[in-house]
Amino acid sequence: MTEKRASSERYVVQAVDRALDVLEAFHGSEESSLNAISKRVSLNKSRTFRLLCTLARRGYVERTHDGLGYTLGLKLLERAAHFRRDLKQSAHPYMDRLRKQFNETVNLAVVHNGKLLYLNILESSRPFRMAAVVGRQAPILTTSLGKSMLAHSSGNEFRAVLKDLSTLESRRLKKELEAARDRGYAFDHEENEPGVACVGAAILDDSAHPAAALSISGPSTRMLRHEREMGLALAESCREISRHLGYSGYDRMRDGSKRLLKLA
Amino acid sequence: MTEKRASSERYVVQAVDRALDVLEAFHGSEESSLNAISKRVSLNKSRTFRLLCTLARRGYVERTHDGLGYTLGLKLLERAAHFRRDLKQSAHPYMDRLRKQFNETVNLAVVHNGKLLYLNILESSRPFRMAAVVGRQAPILTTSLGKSMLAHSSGNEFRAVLKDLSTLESRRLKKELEAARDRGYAFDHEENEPGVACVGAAILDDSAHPAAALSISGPSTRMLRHEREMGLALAESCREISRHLGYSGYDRMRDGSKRLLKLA
DNA sequence: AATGGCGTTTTATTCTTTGAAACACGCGCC
DNA sequence: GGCGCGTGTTTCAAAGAATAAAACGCCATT
Repeated sequence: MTEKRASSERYVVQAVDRALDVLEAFHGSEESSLNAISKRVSLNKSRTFRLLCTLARRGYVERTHDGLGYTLGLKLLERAAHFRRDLKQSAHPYMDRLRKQFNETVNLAVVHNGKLLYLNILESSRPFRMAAVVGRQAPILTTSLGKSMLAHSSGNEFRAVLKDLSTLESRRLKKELEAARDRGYAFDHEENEPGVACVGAAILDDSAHPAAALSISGPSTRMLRHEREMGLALAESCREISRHLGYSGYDRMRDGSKRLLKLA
Repeated sequence: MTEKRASSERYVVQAVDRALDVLEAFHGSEESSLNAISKRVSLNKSRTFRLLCTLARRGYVERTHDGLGYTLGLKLLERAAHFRRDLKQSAHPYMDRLRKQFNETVNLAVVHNGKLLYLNILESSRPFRMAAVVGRQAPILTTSLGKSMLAHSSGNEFRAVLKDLSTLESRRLKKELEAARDRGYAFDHEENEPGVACVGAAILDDSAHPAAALSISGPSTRMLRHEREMGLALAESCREISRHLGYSGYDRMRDGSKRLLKLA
């Protein structure tokens, strides 16, 4: 097993890799004993013990008060708060305004590993509403978030997502995305969740690459009435967030940059 | 140096400890180059490189698309979501109801390392409102969250917090906490933030230990009018959350358990 | 063409990491 | 009381993983 695979495998330091195993051996928020963890990660007891000590000293795991168990530590929260902090901060006021304006759930997401990842969610105050969870993943193709970003993606990224679709489907999707791009926002009509509709728009970076997306989601019955209004508000918010993030604007997008989606 | 605790320095595995250094070398959400990180953690370039590779393969850091930088990875989010998950989930519906009822910001927090740690926050939809951040820390003594928990703490924990207060202050605080305990909720009248008032109640575990706390926070002008109403709603919610978490109830608290706060 | 910046790769040496077994402690059971 | 089994902790010599330094390739800038 000592072959030289992708350049990365040869450079992993084992102790760290095992430590991450340990860190990931915690599910939910239950506490586990040393032996349990040791068994779960298939490591020697003393080895596990040392790794746990190391992680515990840094706050990534914690010992329970009685000292007979370990749980995840708060250091993780602290670190996670830094993930895309600028984006979350910049987007927050706009998300807030959107939620207030329509009183529906507002979502911020990025694409990661070919999946959509929810970064922040401001929930509607209505009893019947969308209630997703930060950190959750969702498919790109069936969400307004994903589609709005895809509509601004490069040809390569676009094709990568499309390659496992039938000709018919991909043709339909191309048309939909073209329309979304021209319009400035995308839809999801109960494709992801029955009864739930979404409107989404992309936040673009300097080179017109989609960096993130904003969406409003809620029960179809309420959403359909305001789709256009929401779409315009979303697109406008995204433009401002983009500017707020230091991106020079959407000018480059119109001058035919090669980064632009080629639907040909 | 010569501590015998399990957390002793003798059991940390160095490679892991350095890896954590690397992980913590990321501030905000900016991307850093290998050299920059290497310098920041005072480690050899190749060592840093390997640690980064290891972390990157697991998703704890990510390479930027152009390959010239590293950022924090989403795995952190994923892991952090597990931290106190049961508590967050159990509390959410109650928090949601409270926010809807009063339309003020509702907070969930725990005590950690002698500090208050915000676990979840549902914001008011009003333009003028409290807007804290998950993961943020705050002092115990000046928040309704902290005080509500302290009011139910054991004598030891209580004294630990009080020990650096003047006699006069600690006497006043004792009285305040006694009142809070009898009442079931605590106040913060602009002690932490000027213009901001809070009402908080504690979630108790099986042995009447405070496990977490809920609070409502907002501009004094609005808050003062509804303090009592809010306090009662909070206390009731906390009782139910406690039950929902599988805690048998508050009975043991009244039978004079030694865990009870002794103000004598 | 030369320079300096970057990330990557190689190597021999070293010192960390490691497994196994023993230790200490508490608990329930005969 | 002694036994067995359950924890978490400690030790120590052996093994091999982690390491520093220097070389490499690559791309800008000059």
